[in-house]
Amino acid sequence: MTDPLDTVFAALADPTRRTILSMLLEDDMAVTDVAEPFEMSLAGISKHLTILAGAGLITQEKRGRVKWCKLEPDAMRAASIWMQGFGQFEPVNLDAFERFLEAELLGAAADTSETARQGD
Amino acid sequence: MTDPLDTVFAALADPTRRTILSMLLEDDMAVTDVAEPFEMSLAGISKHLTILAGAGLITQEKRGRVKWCKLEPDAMRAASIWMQGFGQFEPVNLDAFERFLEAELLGAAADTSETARQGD
DNA sequence: GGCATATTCAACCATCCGGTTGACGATTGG
DNA sequence: CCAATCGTCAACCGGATGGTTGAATATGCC
Repeated sequence: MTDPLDTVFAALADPTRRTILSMLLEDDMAVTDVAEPFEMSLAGISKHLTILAGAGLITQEKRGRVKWCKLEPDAMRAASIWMQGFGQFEPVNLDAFERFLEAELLGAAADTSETARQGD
Repeated sequence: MTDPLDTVFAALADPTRRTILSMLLEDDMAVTDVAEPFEMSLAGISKHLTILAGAGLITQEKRGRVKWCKLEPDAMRAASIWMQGFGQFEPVNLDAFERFLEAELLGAAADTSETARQGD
């Protein structure tokens, strides 16, 4: 279990934890707020956050009685790089994502009424 | 619970399985040959291979009494793409990222020739 | 001080996971 | 045909995981 890849991949293997990471993409959050959308006890979420922190995927900073959770994408980058070693499949890249965003922004400027789908 | 990302990340979380994948980068291998460098029973390796196959990371084809294991790097693709979404967090979060995934997965079959790649 | 809020700790539980061993089915080949 | 090889199955084991509850610890507020 010494290899950081072990803990990172193990942390990512749980859907609750992946959802938490997605939530933290938008903003830093307090533990209670992270737990709110889940049908799970606060202690359960707290454990998940500990695991994410142990993998380095988030950091937690206590200010007052509130502990703020912050995404740390660098930890994931190491794992991502490892996976790309297997990549005969590289075509998908940050490059591509950037181009996609640019294209989307251009499209959105022409059509601002259609983009408001936020399901899932 | 049956999210493919679950099984892929879980499969990658074990160092033995990651080593096996690395071995299969070079060539397809029989189960016995995969097991040879490990200090582990053949049955143990067989279980790991079953897990890798369950995640779609390898396929196994039986020819005669020998079962050949073949790397399937495409299975890692979705996970890699998922992770790369965290590489850069921005106001354009999951919503755009999800659309990117859809577009990318749709386009992937038709477009494997145009994209540049570096490294390796 | 005293109470509410935020978070973790501790104990406990069911289940999964990684590993072993031994028996077994299938295939090859002398 | 018989024996060796390839691989999985089945049962078992210890330990990790994901979850719960209830008590405990900080901190903030009136």
